[in-house]
Amino acid sequence: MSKEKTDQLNRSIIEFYDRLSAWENNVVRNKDYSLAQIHTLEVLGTYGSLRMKELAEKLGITTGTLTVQVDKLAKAELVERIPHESDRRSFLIKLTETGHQLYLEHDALHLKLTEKISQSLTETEAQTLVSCLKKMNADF
Amino acid sequence: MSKEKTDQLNRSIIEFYDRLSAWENNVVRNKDYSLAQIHTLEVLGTYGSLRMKELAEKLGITTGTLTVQVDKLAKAELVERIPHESDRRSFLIKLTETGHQLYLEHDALHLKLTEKISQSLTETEAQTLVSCLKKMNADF
DNA sequence: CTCTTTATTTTGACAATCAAACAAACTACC
DNA sequence: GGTAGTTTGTTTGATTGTCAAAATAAAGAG
Repeated sequence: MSKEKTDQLNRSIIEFYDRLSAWENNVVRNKDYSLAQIHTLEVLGTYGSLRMKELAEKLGITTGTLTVQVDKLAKAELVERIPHESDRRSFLIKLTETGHQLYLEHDALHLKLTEKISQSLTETEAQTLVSCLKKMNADF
Repeated sequence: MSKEKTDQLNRSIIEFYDRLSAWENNVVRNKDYSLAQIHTLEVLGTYGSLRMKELAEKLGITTGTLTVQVDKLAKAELVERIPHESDRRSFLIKLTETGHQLYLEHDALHLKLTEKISQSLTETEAQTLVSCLKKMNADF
């Protein structure tokens, strides 16, 4: 791909990321749970139960930070620590029923946003977009 | 678009956002400036000089938070407050030469990432992707 | 069995954030 | 003009999020 095209793609990605990021901030403000907490639920909902280390990696934070975050979420009964079956050093962090409910609520907002911003795409464009995103996610 | 396809698109977007977000966190950790600060420079570099309110909106934070952030950036001489020409309540927040330099440095990392994750896209796919992103950015 | 590596927690210090209250400047309407 | 209401940015006080480094505990290697 030409330098110029990559540059254009880069711009568009950054702008898209910025907008999504601002949207997340605003959606979460004045709610009962913070962005960091909702984001944690979001990742758990998306990827399923994860170990501390895996979860921290997906969130881009250290395990130290995550420990206190999970403490809070566990106290609020949104999440529970399940002892790992074969590694006694580890837990699986798992959404509780309530946590999963909250995740679904937040996800519904995402879905509404996705509907809104994809409205002007044609069927084929949307198709290609999904396949591009999947490829990119795989190459991260 | 079918419910199912929108849902698939939603999933892909969320996953893409999560990955990018974790990447940003990791790129910035152990550097001289925090994610919030780099993000501010990034937005200023992308959109040019902005007023406090506009900048806060693009960042998804309140103007109160931004005031202290801009104070720090101004102290580090990455940014300066230019009095607004027609509204004496306002400033334009503008990257200094050093600030712009730092923005370019960070942007280069983004570009490298974009190259990496777009490697397996065909020329046409990339073309469509850019046009999709642009449309979506416009409809946010 | 000892040493090293890995997973998680704890700690102490600092940074980011918000909501609410404020001051200054703008706008619109009489 | 003058005044009432709005907008813009700052300050304040409290809370939350974050990291690096050190501690703990288990797993794995030799």
